[in-house]
Amino acid sequence: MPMARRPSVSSVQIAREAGVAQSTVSRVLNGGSVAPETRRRVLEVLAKHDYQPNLAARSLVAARTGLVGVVIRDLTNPFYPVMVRAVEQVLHEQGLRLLLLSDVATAAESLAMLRRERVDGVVFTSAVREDPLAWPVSEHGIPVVLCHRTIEGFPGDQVEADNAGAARLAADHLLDLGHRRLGMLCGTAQASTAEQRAAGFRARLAERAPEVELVSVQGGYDYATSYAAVRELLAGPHRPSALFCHNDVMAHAALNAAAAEGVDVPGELSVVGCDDVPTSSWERIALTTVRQPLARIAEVAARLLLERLQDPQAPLRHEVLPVQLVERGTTAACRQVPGRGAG
Amino acid sequence: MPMARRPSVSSVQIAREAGVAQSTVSRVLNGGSVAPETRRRVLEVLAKHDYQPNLAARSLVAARTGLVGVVIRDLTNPFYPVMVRAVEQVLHEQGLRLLLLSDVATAAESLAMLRRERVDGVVFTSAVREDPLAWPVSEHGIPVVLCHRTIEGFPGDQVEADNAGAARLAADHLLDLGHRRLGMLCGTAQASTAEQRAAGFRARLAERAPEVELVSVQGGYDYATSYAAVRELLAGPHRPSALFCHNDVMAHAALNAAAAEGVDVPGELSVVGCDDVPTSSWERIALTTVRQPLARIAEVAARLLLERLQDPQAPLRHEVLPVQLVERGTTAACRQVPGRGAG
DNA sequence: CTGAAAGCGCTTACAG
DNA sequence: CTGAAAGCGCTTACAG
Repeated sequence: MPMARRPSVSSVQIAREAGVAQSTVSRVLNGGSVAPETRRRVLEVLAKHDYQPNLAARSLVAARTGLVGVVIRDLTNPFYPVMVRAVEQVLHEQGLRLLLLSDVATAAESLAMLRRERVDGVVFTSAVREDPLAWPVSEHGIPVVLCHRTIEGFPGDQVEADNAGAARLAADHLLDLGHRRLGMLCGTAQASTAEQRAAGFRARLAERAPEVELVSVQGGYDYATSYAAVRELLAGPHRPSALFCHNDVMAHAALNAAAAEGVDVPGELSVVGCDDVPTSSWERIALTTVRQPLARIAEVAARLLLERLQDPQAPLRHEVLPVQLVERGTTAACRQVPGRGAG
Repeated sequence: MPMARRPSVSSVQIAREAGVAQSTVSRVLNGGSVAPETRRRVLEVLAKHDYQPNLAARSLVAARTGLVGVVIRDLTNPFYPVMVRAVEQVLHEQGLRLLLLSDVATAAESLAMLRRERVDGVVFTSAVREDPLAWPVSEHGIPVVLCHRTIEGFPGDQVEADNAGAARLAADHLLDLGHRRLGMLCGTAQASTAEQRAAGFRARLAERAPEVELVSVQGGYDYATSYAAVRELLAGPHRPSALFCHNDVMAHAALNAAAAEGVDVPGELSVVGCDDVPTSSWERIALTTVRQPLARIAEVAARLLLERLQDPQAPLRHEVLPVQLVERGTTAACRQVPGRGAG
């Protein structure tokens, strides 16, 4: 038999036991001015009962709830834990709480929940251009920070990595290795990361090697989709000698698809990812990738939100964080004669 | 400039606009008896304002908050998302909300938070025998469900996989392949899963092949610890021909450690895991493992909690779910002559 | 079926 | 420095 529910003590009971008014208890709790002796007595009773204030009551009367919504759509992407931890850490230091919104609920349901909870603000990690949740949330006057993926003209603070720069690094790396038949595995169409990485990659190719062939396939930032797409690509007539993937999850899918098709990496195919999630450094994976400062991006996002709550009228901020190429085992010099035409 | 905060409408405003008492609004919201015409009128005003009740106010007056704590210590283990999703799904269907507790906070801080939030119940996924959080939470009269890891004699409902059975399947598989020098990479000492898997493995060996050598090393359910331990084991004088790992994360670490040491898997070393997380089926990993019904375990846990909230006095339940061996590429017949003595 | 009232546990002016 | 009081937005008996 489980234990019987034990009722919580309220500040009224604390006050009675300490022989003071309830408002005095509230004052010692929230740092109002209280005589040392009174404070001591109240603290004693507080400690005796291990008093914990009822957050619902506090939220009801205060203007704020101390709750911050964090929207993470794809829980299966391994950079998710990295981001959540970083955000959680910052919020936790400030005594704020985190309400996690995943894709279990629809956008409408999530909006309703954020409003019912009266969250003080929301951090989005996976917004798309016409985001069905970010826009309505903002229109309801709830402060929004876009983290990792951004939206031009959005009325909220934003942080992201230098995605175009990341794509340029990837392009340079593959070009330097002599690859001239390239493939690009693209992320979700409306995601800024995918758009910037695609544009950056294309721009760099046009700049350095306008003659290269580039075949783009859609992977939707999703393992299963990417896996199928890459198998098809590798089995088809336009097999590239190198593949730039818009994130690591898709790169992992590509690696596994190559294994399934009997295509040797990096012997017959070079693969570059983007993110550098923990899995990518595994010996069995050893993915060459462009590292984003994932934890840092999330941390900055949390801080931007905190500052926004302090000063709602401050001008909008937009931070862009640097990236860096991490060479590992999935890329190598092109073995075929450089030039046009598929093998 | 972000949008200005838009104040929420309250049920009092709705009542005024609909020309009824506030309690009537409350009744149409919560399904009390209301005349059809009155109801229609109220619903109209509700819809017009897209009214969302203030959950803090509701929690304050109702006996329950609708909040369920979910404790997940190791966010980096990839079965975490699988479990969270399953729990979230069930809670969401019932209109309950999830408060995620990770390891960012200490046990004391987590306890305080659960109490301040007045959660209706808590699901633990990573309890240990003398758990610093599960016991205090239960002693405070908050219903607890132990999910995945269990504690004998704990006053709460429990769900787990057949861990001893899992270990027996692993032992049989390795024994059938002719392995006689075995290694076991163990999980956290106080975790039921590690204890049961260790005991089950040992029992099965004693039963079928009392002559086998078994060397146990501690991996603490942690990638980094396991990686270092396995490298040391493989480089040392007692290298086993097969390794049973208490979970997949440790098995992945073992695979990568083997790669780092130049030990061929499965040629020189067979590896069996336990869990079957998504990563394990990747071609690059192809881990032979014992599958636990991860989502099912979490789902049952959520349901047990819901039933407990319905009937706090019902007798405690303890569910054990079946497991299954999944043979992939990391195990093979032992190439060395079976017998004693290291190579 | 419906309204007036009490009360959940707090914070915040407002007096003294 | 401290107490009495109002009020946050709801639900729940209690009358009619």
